[in-house]
Parts: sequence; C-alpha cells; structure tokens
Amino acid sequence: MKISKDILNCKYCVYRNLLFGELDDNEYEIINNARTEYVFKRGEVIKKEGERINSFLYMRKGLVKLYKTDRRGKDQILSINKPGDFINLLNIFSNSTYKYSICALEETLVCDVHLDAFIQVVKNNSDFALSVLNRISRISDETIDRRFALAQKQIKGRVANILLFLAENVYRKNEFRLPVTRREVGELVSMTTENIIRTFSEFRKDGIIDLDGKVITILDFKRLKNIDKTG
Amino acid sequence: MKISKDILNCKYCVYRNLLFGELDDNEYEIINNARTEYVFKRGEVIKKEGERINSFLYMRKGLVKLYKTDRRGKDQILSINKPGDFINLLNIFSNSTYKYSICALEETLVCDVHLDAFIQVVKNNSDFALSVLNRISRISDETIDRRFALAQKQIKGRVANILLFLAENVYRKNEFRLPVTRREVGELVSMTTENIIRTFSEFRKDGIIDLDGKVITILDFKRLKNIDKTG
DNA sequence: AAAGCGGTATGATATATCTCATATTTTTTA
DNA sequence: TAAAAAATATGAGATATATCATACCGCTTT
Repeated sequence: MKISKDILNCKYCVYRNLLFGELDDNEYEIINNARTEYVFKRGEVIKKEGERINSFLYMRKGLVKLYKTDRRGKDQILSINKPGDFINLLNIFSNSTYKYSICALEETLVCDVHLDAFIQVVKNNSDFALSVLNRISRISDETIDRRFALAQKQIKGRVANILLFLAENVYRKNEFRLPVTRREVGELVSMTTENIIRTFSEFRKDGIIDLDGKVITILDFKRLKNIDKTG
Repeated sequence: MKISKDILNCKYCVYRNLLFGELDDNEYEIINNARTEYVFKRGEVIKKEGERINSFLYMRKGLVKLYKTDRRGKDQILSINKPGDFINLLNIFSNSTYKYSICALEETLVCDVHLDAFIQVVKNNSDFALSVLNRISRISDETIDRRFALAQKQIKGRVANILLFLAENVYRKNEFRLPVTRREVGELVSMTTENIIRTFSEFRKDGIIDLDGKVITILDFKRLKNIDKTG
C-alpha cells in the first residue's frame, strides 16, 4: 500500500456528482482535509474483517472483492466492486466493525475519508444526508436484486450471471481478462472450483464463450442472457 | 385490512426509543399526523412488488414475510420480520418501487408514516438523521450475516438456522407454532418442500425436535446449534 | 536443474437434492 | 356439511453438484 496524491480536492474529482454534488466549498474542504488516497497492489488487503470502521471508502480505480473467511479457512465472496462504488457506505454508520474483508484484485486507488469529517458534513448539510440515504437505498436495492438473481439458479445460470456482470458492468466489453481465479468465481456463487471450470469448458464447447487462459470473449450474448434468465 | 387506533401518539409508543428517541414534541406531532395504523389479517398483502414506496412502515405486532414471485410463479422469501422491525427502512430513500412484496403471516399491526413527513423530520433533525443511518447500517450488517450464514450451508444447517431464528429471535420460547408452511420454509432457504419435510422428520427421529403439526418443540438446543454451525 | 506449488483441466464416483408418485391429514371453499 | 384444495408425509428414481484422483502447465524456491 502506498499513499497517492492523484487529485487535489474532491471538488475536482470526476466522481464528485455521484455523492458529493451538494457540498459547498467549505464542506469540500472538510472532506478533503480528512481524505487520504491509497494505492493498493493486486492481492493487498485493504480492510480486514473485525477491524473498526472509521472511514468512508471510495473506489477511484481498480477492482476489489468483499469476502469473509469461515472457520475452516474457506472464503466466501460477497461482491466484486468497481470504480464509483461506495464499498462500505451501507455499514459505516453502524458504529461497529467490518463484517467482511476487502482485498484488491488489481491495482486499486481508494479514497479514505475519516468518519468524523463525513459525519460532520452529514449533520450540517441535510441535502447531503438525504443524498447519502438515497445512495444507501439504491445499493440496498441492488443487493436484494443480486440475492434474488442467484438464490434459486443452478450453476450454469450463476456463472452466466457473473460473466454478464463482468462484461456489462465492469469492463463494458465482450472480451476481458478474468480478474479472479476459477476458485474465486466459485466462492462468489457458492460452487466448487471444478464445477466452475467444467461450466466454462461447456460454454466454450457450446460456442457461447471463447477461453484463452484468463481472457474470456463472450461470443453469444443472447444465449448467455438466456441461460442467466432461465437458470 | 382495517384501520386501527391503538396508540394516540408515537411519543407514547413502546417502541419509541428504537428509532424515534431524538424527536421533540413538534416532530412527534409531524410524524404522528402523517401516521396511520393498519391491521392486516393473516394472508393479507401489505405491499406489492412494484408499488411505489411512499411511506415508512413500522411493525408493532404480528409477523410478516418479504418475498418475490418469479416469472414461473414461484416465491422466494427474503426475510421474516417481527415487531420492532423497520421493514422497509433500507429502501425508502431510493425514490423507487418495492423490490419485494410484504404479506402478513398472522394478524399484524403496522404503522404507516407518510414519506414526506418522515423526510421532513430527517432534514430538520440531524440527530434523527444519524439515528436512521445507524439503524440502516445495523440492518445491513444483519442482512450480510444472514447471507453468509445460509450460503454455503446445506439443507440441515439451513433448517436448523431457521428454527433457531424463530425460537430465539421471534418467539423466545423452545415451543412455538410454526408461522409458515413447510413450503415457505423451503422458499426461505431455497430448498424443496419435500426436503424440508424430510429434514423435520429426521430432526424428530434424532430427538432434536418434537413435531405436532405446526407446533414445534426444540428438545436439544445444543445439537441444533451444532448443526447450524457445522452444517 | 529439480522440487514444490497454485491454477487449470478432466474423468470417475459419491452424495445431496430434486422430481415424481402416491397417500393421508388438515384447511378452505362452496 | 360435503367437496375441493392445500399441506404433510414418505419412497423411488433422476439429476446436479461435490469429492477425489490424476495430469499438465507455468512459476517460484531451493
């Protein structure tokens, strides 16, 4: 982990309007003074389960996974998050500890705003408070959608769902380098590594995707979407 | 559905301190004037998926399920909620529609506070806003915990988990009347009705629970908890 | 260069869960 | 109250997924 100095002030951040659109100059200053930019290398742990939550985290570049390790040492991945995501916004007001760990899947740039400053601005600017509440509700809606999307599906539907998520939401391309191992895909959809590999192979044999190591090309979006839908 | 008049003012509600502890008399008045109490009978739908969210809901008595019906007509249950729960708090600020339906599992008393009034008080009372944010974060923590608790478990562990939830969190007794059918237990843990029935029978044969129709008695908490943990 | 390791790949077999069938009991509807 | 529908219960067979074994590859360590 390295400290960065990529932007001068949140006011000039390209992501400003996603959450911080309502602030005045003074409030930008408060947030900005409480802010540190960190660069994490692939594989570095950003936050560890059980750590006290004392900052608001904001992803500016890269990719992370949120996960939890059970007592047998097996990981379960909650979500994969991308730039623009407010990784921990749902949990920062609990006055508690992280219920999951956060790890960088590739070089990741994170803004870390000390919670006291964030809460100070929430308290003083009710439009900002409502904006935070709106954002939280929308994240929560997505979480519910994802849960419904995965729960009753079987393996092919789940794998199709993840591939579409990466192609459409993360990389916005039909060809991309898989940012996780097959094992991690399994941890994300609660299936074994072997079955993820087999499903990839099957999709390849069926001409739905092309595989070259970690590079995946989606050849037939229509069929993949159909598998996602019908499960 | 029937309109009730159980309490005169939120100020005198036994649940007041759960969320509304920070309000002054004027604010209680605002909330109270925007409030309607409804009584729903067992089986009545309180909110339907797709309906616009225009009120804050608060359970004072009874039991509800949050669920979604897929295109094949099959239900998937998101959660079972009890008095004191803020059923829709996570989603009311999304300026959107319900992502799930809400249905009463037994006679249920719900306070319905018009959103405009709720938001007005959030805007004018920053302590209340923070209290709402704190509550949201804690609900979200629970949601994550439940997801991790169920995801990698197999059927026995999931059924044990639900039975413990009902005994410890809802009824606070080792004997209770199951508020849902076996099918609904299946919808809650993503398993078929037959397998829920089989698992109940197995627990009975093993002396872990006693079964008399819908009445369940937990005979061996220790073993049930062990199944929940390891299962 | 050899050994060890993690990731990918595939097959064989075991196991968990689902599906279908049937019967009985309970609840709801007419 | 009778009839219909839904819920409970159990078994047999089908299917999905996990487990275990083995192999290969590329990379790091010794």
